[in-house]
Order: sequence, then structure tokens, then C-alpha cells
Amino acid sequence: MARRTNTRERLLTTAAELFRRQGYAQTGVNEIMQQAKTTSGSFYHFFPTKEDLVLAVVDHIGESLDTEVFATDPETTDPLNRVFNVLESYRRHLVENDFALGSPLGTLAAELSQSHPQVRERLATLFAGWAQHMHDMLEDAGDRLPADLDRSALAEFILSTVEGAVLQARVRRSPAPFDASIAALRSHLALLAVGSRSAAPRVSQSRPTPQPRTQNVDWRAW
Amino acid sequence: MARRTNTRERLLTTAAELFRRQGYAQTGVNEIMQQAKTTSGSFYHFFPTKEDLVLAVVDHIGESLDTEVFATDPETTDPLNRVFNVLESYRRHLVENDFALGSPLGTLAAELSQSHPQVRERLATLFAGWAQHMHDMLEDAGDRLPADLDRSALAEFILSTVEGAVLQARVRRSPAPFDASIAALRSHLALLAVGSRSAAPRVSQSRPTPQPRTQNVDWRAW
DNA sequence: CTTGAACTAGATAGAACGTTCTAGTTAATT
DNA sequence: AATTAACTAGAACGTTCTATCTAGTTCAAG
Repeated sequence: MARRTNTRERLLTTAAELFRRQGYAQTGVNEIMQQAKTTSGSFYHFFPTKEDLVLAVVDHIGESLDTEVFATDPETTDPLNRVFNVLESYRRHLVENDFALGSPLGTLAAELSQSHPQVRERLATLFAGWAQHMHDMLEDAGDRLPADLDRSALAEFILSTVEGAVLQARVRRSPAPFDASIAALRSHLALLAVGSRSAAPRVSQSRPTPQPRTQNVDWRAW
Repeated sequence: MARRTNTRERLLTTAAELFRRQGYAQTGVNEIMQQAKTTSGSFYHFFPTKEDLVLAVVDHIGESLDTEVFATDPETTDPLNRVFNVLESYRRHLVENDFALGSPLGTLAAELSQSHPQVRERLATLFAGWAQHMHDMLEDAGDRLPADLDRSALAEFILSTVEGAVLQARVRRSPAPFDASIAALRSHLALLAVGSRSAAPRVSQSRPTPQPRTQNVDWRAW
């Protein structure tokens, strides 16, 4: 039976944004219904409970990780540039929304991982998927990183850093701690690359002052 | 007027733990009252609203940052060891509570930084204080780190990493992503130290298998 | 002993919440 | 045109929540 309306989709995307902006408990089903311009009849036709909705939202986030965050940018062939383009997309979401939006995974994870086991399970899968995507990029870097480097561990490290960096930026309402964190990550990868090659790229240790940037500057640019 | 009972303190510590374990919205004042063995009369005698309580909890967390997390351990004089002892204390809280407790700052920050401006402000101060403490330790490391290294940025980087690492560990219910993140942080500091000295410490790039550890092993041990 | 501020007890109020229910309307299928 | 499943509308329900209210008890100070 083909779907006849887009109400379900409207509820899903509305809820996704509201949850990301203000959390799960702070977002009432009434608010979701109003903003999605529908009523409780439709809401409960598509989602038996509010928890079913958040589970669908988590799945939806999982899809957008593949199709948006980690969508292979054909113009960026350099794997390490792709790594920092992902981080840059987190930064863009922060500043474009005045630090009102958290990380898509992080906000729900912090709030629900204890009380909603099903949500926690799916988020765990998505975190693992995120790290896997990052791992693949690091693999693609080939011999530009040391052969004995644990790329899975490094991927989880990068995930930790970006989640914490978003959190700090949100609370401080400033891009500074985010930028400092990502700059240090750049420095780390540069140092690793130094160790694995004879030609040593220059690594600035001083605080960067990031500018609006285009997509394909060199990954050591900040 | 001297305080005659410890009810206020009981409410405060009970709320602090419950908020950290299950979040602000998930924790009702009834649950706090019951677990603190008092009634609503007392609750609202000390805290006019639930928000006043969480503000007091945040202040309480701020104090315990100074007195517990960053209390100068007199037996650990090496500044870089002190850095990783702090991170180790986060790990201990995680495993000793089966990943049920989040970071004291992180849990409230993720949930309330958008909807409760006063909470957000105080948390911002505490994040800055955390980074300042960390910065001081890095300063204490003196010439073991490069002279031109931005120690404030590095401190914020460490904070980002540990907050994200706790989040990942909570969601995955495993210490592995935490350990991977902290190991990478160790590696980063080691690499920085390499660059600033002639004698190069050995840095293992392979995944660590952390053991229960005593306080004063060398900071490169993992 | 009296007074009064500090504190406690617990019933109850009043709003907000997620959810249910009945009565529809819409549109594809036969 | 009739049928039927998909979907919508919105009032109402029952629960849970924070907060209030009244009536106390306790205890240090005068």
C-alpha cells in the first residue's frame, strides 16, 4: 500500500530537529504536532508511542550519516582532507544555528542512553558506524600514516574529540573550544605523518584564527 | 542562623547523583525526596523550584572539581602523570558504575544548555575552570612540551576528548572507546614531547590493553 | 517558660503530559 | 457508485509532574 501523504516524514524531520535542538524530554508531542502541522490522530496513526518516534528518528539520523555527513565528496580525493571536511561540517552546523543544535548523536545519547535501552542500542550501532567510516578514510590515507598505527583507535579518538568539542562549543556559545580541539587533532595527524615519512610537513603550534573556508584547502591549513 | 539539619545537603547530593545517572528531566522531585528521605515541605523549604536545585547541584559539582578531580595529589609530582590521573578518575567512575554515570558536567550540559540559560552559564564557567586546571598542569610540564605550544588550546582539546570518550563509553557500554581515546591522547603528548627534546621516548602505536593500575606508573605506560 | 525562626509532614492543587477515542474525510480499487 | 483502508481532526482521559498550602514539630535564644 503506497503512502498517500508525507505526514509521517514531516513528523519525523520535525522531531529530529526539535530533539537535536532541545532534547527528548523537553520536546512534547504537542509541540511536534503543531510544528509539523498535524494532530494527535495522525501522530498516533504513524507512531504508537513517543518512544517509537525517537527510534525512527535515530534510524533517520543513521541514514543521514551515510548520505550527508560521510557522503563521498567526489571533489575531495585526499583522504585526510575528507576527514577534516567531516569535522568542518559539524562546525558549520554549530555556527549556522548559533550553537543551538548539538551533535545529532550526542544529544540523544547523553539524555537517553541510560533510560531507554533500545535507543541506546541503536545509538551504539551508529557510533560504531561513524567510527567505521572514519576508519575507512584513515585506511585510504595508506602509507601517509604509520603502518603500525591503530586506525580504529584513532577513529574512535576523533569521534570522542568532535563530540566533546561540539558539547563545549554549545555550552560556551563559542567556536573557540571547537576550533582548538580540531586544530590539535590536525596537529596530531601531522605529527603522525611526520613520523612515517621523511619529508616533514610544517605544523603550527599556535592558536589558529579560522576563517570561512572553501572545501578543498589543504588539511593542514588551520 | 546556624543550620540545624543536613536535609539540604542530602537533597543536594541525592539530586547530583540522580541527575548524573539519568538526567534532569527523567528525575522527578518525588524520586529525589524519597531517596533523600524527606518530603515536599522540606524540599521546597530549601529549593523554591527544581531549577534552583539544579543550579545548586552545578555549584556543588564545581566545588568537587576543585576538591576531588583536580585535588593535587601530593604523591604525583610529575605534571603529565597528574594529567592522566585525572582522566583515569573519569574511567574509574565509568567502570565502577557499569557505565551508568556520565560525566558530571557533560550530562547536564547536553540536556540543559539550550533550555536553561542560567545552568548553561554556570556550566560554561565550570568548563573554563576545568580547562584552566588542565592548562596549569601543562604549564607545570615546563620545557617538556614545546615552548610555542598553545597550552590553553591543548587543555580544551583534552577536555573535548574526555567528554566525548565518556559519552562513547556510556553508549557502547564498554571502556574500549574511552581507552582508545585516552591512548591516542597519550600518544599525542608523547609526540609533542619528542619534538621538544632530543631524547625520544618510545611511543607504541598499537591498541593498548589497559590493566588495573596503580597511581604513579609513568604517564606513557598505556 | 515563652517566643519565634527553622524545619517537617503530607494532602492537595493545577498544569502539562502522553495517549485514547469517536467520528469523520480522502482516495485508490473494484 | 460502492467499498475499504489510509489517514485526519480534535475533544477528552488518566496520569504524572512541579509546586502550594495548612498544620504542625523542633530547638536555640531571651
